[in-house]
Amino acid sequence: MKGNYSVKQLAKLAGVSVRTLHLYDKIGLLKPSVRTDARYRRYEEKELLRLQQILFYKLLDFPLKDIGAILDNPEFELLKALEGHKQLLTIKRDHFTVLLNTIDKTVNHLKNKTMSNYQELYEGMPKEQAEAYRSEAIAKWGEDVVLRSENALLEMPKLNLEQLKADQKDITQKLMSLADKDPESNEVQLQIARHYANIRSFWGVSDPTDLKIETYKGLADLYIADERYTTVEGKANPEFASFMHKAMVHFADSKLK
Amino acid sequence: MKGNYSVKQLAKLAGVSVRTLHLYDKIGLLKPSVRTDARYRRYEEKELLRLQQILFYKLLDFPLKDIGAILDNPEFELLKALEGHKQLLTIKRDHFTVLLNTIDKTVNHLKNKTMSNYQELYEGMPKEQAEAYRSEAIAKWGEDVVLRSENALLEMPKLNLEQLKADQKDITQKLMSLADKDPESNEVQLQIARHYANIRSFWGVSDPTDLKIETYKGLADLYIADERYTTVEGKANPEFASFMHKAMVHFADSKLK
DNA sequence: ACTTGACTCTTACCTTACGTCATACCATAG
DNA sequence: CTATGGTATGACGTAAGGTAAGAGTCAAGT
Repeated sequence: MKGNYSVKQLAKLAGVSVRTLHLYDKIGLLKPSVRTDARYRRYEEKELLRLQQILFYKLLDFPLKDIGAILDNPEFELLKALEGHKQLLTIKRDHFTVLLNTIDKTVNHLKNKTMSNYQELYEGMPKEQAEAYRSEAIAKWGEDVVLRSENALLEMPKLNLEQLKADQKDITQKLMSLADKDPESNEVQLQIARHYANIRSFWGVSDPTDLKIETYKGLADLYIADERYTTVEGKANPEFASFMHKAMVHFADSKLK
Repeated sequence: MKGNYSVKQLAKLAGVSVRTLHLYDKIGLLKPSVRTDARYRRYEEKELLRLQQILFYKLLDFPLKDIGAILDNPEFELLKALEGHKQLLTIKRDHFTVLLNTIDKTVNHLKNKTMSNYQELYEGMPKEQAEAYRSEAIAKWGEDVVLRSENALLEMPKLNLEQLKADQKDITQKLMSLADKDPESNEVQLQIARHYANIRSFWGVSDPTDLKIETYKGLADLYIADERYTTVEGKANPEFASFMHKAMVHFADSKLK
C-alpha cells in the first residue's frame, strides 16, 4: 500500500487537527485503513484522497453529514446539492453585502454625526456669551445669514468640523508669528488665503452661494471693531487686529482688481 | 413608565422568541426592568430600545458578548469595532465569492466530466461485443478515424453526450414510425437530416474536419451490411435496414448534386 | 533495562445562541 | 372552580471541533 500515515502525519499533511481526524473516524466520515495492535490509527493514500475531498466540500461550507452522503453516493445528488448550495451561498454573500453597506452607513452616520445643539457648536464659550455672540451676528449680518451658516456647520460631518477648527487654530498661530512682517508680503498673503478658504468652509461648504470676497473684506473690519476675533488665549491683541485688517483688505483687493 | 410588556409581548414586538429573552436576561444582556411577585418579567420602553439595539448588532453578526460590551460602553470602541467587523465581513464575503466561483467551476467540471474509460462509452454493450465492435470499426474505417471519434466523444461534456444519445433514440424511433413511407419523402428526409447532424456530432463536434457527406453515404451501406445498426430492442429489422439505406443515400445524393 | 519525550488512545466537558421539551406555578374568564 | 394559556426554571440537544485529563505506546539515549 502507498503511504502509511499516523494521525499526526495525516493531520499535518492535510492541514487539520488530530482531533478532527478522531472526530471523522467516530462519525464514520473517514476511517483509518487499519488499526495497529495498540489501536493506533493508520491511514493510507486513499484515505488522504478522501480527506482532501472532504476538505474541499468543507470549504464549500457543507455540513459533515452532507459530505459523507456526497462522498458515499454517486454523483447525481452532487450536482443538485451544488446548485442548491450555490443558492445558499449567494444568499449569504448578498447578506454580507447588505451588512457591509449597513456598517458603512452606520460608520458614516457616526462620523458625520450632526451636532444636536448649539452648545456644541459654540463649545468652549460660556452660554450667555454664545447667546450674545449669536444676537450680535444676527444684527450685523441678518438672521438668514447666521442661520444658514449655523445649519451648514450643524450638518457638517463632525470630524470635518474638528479639522476646520484645528486648521483655524493653525492659521491663526502662523499669522501671529508673522505679525511683524509686511501684511502684503507673500508669506502673509499665503496664510490669509488659507484663512479665507477656512472662513469660507465655515460659511457653508458646498453651497453655490459662496462667501463673496467683498463680504470677506467686510469681515476685516470686524477684526478691528471686535476684539473677540483677535483675542488669543484670553488676552486681546490690538496690534494683531490691525495687522489682520490690512492683510485681509489687501487680499480682497488683489482678488477684486 | 412607558410601556409595560410581558416576555411574550416584547418578544412579538421585537420579533424574537421568549427563549431568547430568557437567555438575554440570564447572560445579563437585557434584564427586565422589574419582576412581579411571581417572578414574571416586566419590560418597559427602554428595554425595548435596548433590545432593538441588540438586534441591530446581531444583524451585523456580532456575538452577544461583544454586543453587551458595545452597548455598555461609550461610542469610542464602537467605531473601531465596526471597522474591524467590516474587515471580517469583507473577508467572509470574498470567501463566499471564491466559493461560488469554485462551485461554478466544479459544476462545469462535473458537467463536462470526460468519461474515464471506454466501457462507459460503449455502455450497455457487453464488453466482448464492444471490443469486437471497435476492432471491426477500426478495420473498416482505419484506426485513426475510430480513435478520433472516440476521443471526441470522450472529451465531450457528459450531459451533451446524454443528449446526443437521447436524440439518437428519438430520431430512430421517428424513422421507424415512418418506415412505411417513401424514403425520399420530405418527412423522412427531415428525420434523416437530423440523423446526419447527430452522427456528425458523434463524429467530433467542433472539429473542422467534418464528417463528409460521402462518408455518410458510405455509412448507409453499413445499415444493410450490419444488422446491429438496425437492431431495435433486440430484434433485427431487415426492412428497416433497407429503408434507412435508401433514405440515407438519397439524402447524400441530394447534398452532392 | 530504564528513563525520557513524543505520540496516541479514550473519555468527557466547553463553546454559540438558541430550540425544544418537561414540570410546575400563575392568572383570569366563564 | 376549572379550563386555558402565559410564565419560570432546568435540562438536554445542536455543529464542529478545542482543550484537558489520565493512561498506554513507541523509539531513542543512557
